[in-house]
Amino acid sequence: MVGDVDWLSEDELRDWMQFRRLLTVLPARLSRDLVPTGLSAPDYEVLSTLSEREDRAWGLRDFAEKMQWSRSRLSHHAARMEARGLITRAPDPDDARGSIYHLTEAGLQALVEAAPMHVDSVRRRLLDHLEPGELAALGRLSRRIADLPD
Amino acid sequence: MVGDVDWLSEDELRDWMQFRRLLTVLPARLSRDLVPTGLSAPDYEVLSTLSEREDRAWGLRDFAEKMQWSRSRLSHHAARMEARGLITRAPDPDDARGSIYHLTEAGLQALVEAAPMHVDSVRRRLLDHLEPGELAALGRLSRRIADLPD
DNA sequence: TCGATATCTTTGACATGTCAACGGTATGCT
DNA sequence: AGCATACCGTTGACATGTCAAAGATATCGA
Repeated sequence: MVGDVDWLSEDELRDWMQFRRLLTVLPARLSRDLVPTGLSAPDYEVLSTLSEREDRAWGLRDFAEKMQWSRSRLSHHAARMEARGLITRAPDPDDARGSIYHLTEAGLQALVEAAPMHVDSVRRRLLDHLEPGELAALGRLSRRIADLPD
Repeated sequence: MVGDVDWLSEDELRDWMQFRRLLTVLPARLSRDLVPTGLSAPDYEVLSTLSEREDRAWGLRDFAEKMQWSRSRLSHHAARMEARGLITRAPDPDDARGSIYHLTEAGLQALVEAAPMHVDSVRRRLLDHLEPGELAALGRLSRRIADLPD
């Protein structure tokens, strides 16, 4: 009916559909592989981003921007993670409106335990099945598309 | 800290990070482009899949499998869409446990109106920025990865 | 200094998605 | 026929994500 749009060529449609499937299936698999660690994919992202700072602390605004999350989303998720003891939030001494996010020992611990499994998952689900040059091409292509104006 | 995992080479890490960004950014953009039509991305998927059947009807089980959604997810989403008049659900005459999903006129109408905008969005956000061969390569690669066992 | 305005994080209401369990119905075996 | 079992779609509880608005604080200009 409308599925066989003639605004895309048959080839375009096929390739796009396949890519669209990857877009949904791959993240779902990576997320599922993480379940046994007790961390969700968003949890892992938060912990791993926080851990990149030497002091393991970050203000919400920059933190959200770095993660490309909305501040609201990060605040909500952080509230849940704080309740689980993975991170803490403290008032910013330099700006009373601000909030400093901090990785706890437990959070770091959880991340360290989950990381090898996650890396293995990325390999098994993706990297192992790409030719050397394919990954590089995929990286370049991804950057080009992702860097387009919003 | 843990970000600079040495389980991935520097190149692998960079390319994977770029691809991972595409994985989140592209669907978000396509979804946002759809907002003015009054349909969400999942709405669009449901309508477009339903429309592929000549009779525009489908039992939940096959429907969910075709969409690669869980039956629960589809049932929940369908309930919301039914409330908006986009689809209907009726008991299956051949199997009293079953349920037949049907596209309404309003649903078809909404899809027909949204489709050109969506196709344009896919072009602007992705297709227009790929070399001819790149799309084909991306399609093949996607299929290979997505077809891996779950 | 003081009022308008901007910025910060959080919150509430809601849409979306997952998981486990449910009631109802079909199926297969004796 | 009758019972155990499998399957159907739905539901409830909850995690996740979005949007708009809130309350608190900073900043800028008169």
